[in-house]
Amino acid sequence: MSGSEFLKELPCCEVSETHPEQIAHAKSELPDDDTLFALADLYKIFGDSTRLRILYVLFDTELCVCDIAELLGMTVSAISHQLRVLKQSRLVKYRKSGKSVLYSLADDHVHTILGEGMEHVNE
Amino acid sequence: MSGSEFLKELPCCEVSETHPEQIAHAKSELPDDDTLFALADLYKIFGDSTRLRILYVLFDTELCVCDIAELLGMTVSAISHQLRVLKQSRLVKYRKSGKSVLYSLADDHVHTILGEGMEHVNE
DNA sequence: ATAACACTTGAACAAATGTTCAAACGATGA
DNA sequence: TCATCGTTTGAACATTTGTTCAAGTGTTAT
Repeated sequence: MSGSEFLKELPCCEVSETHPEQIAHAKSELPDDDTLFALADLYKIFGDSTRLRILYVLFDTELCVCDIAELLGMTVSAISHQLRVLKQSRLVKYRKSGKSVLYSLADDHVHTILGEGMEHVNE
Repeated sequence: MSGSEFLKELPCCEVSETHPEQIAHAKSELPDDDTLFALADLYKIFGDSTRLRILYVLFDTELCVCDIAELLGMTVSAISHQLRVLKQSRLVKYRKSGKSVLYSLADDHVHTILGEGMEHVNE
């Protein structure tokens, strides 16, 4: 509480309840910037309901672009734009079959992440 | 492959590799809209590197607003705005202590979600 | 009461985002 | 070859988003 000398170089607050060691420790928990941005970018992908719906209809089914568009009641173009984003993040994979392009989930990680979030929402 | 009659009312593609049952199944995997939007909103929170950094410095430490601002090299105002978002999503909790407001993570769910994402990024 | 401090808030701005539209592509079949 | 189908792409647009700035709140100390 008292303005002791050893607190005089604290970050900003002149009187702090938190100890300097705690602040140093908090800093040590920070991942490096590259990891941080990669992580934010990954979550950004899931942070859009259209992309989330695409991932769910692909949960255990392989579908072509226009099927997804029809299922979600959106234009083929809008879906294609979003599939591009999902493709770039390696969350979906695709294979060509005749005139169509069939999309599916890239790996089990996607299932896991979707499940985790769902738990938090349903509490 | 052939344009059999039972395929004539397919969503959009005239010839589809995917069977109608698959499409119906895909539809059944779709959560209801409320859940979907709640889930997207949750991920949206994690989809910003500033909020992510705040969550990480709070990983197992209780900190006041200006400490966080100093740690992240940002203005107190910017941090306060983001803490408001995190508060509304029930990802952080706070308690008042003297002139300060001490923030900390709301529950273990946050740790779990952050860990999951980290795994995907580091593969 | 007054001043200083920690924090919050609202408006304004720039930057990023999602959808639409129109045009293009590549593969298939006539 | 030509037309068609399924898909992709780029530019334009409206919307959303994060930060800044300035003003405000409420608590503490003099």
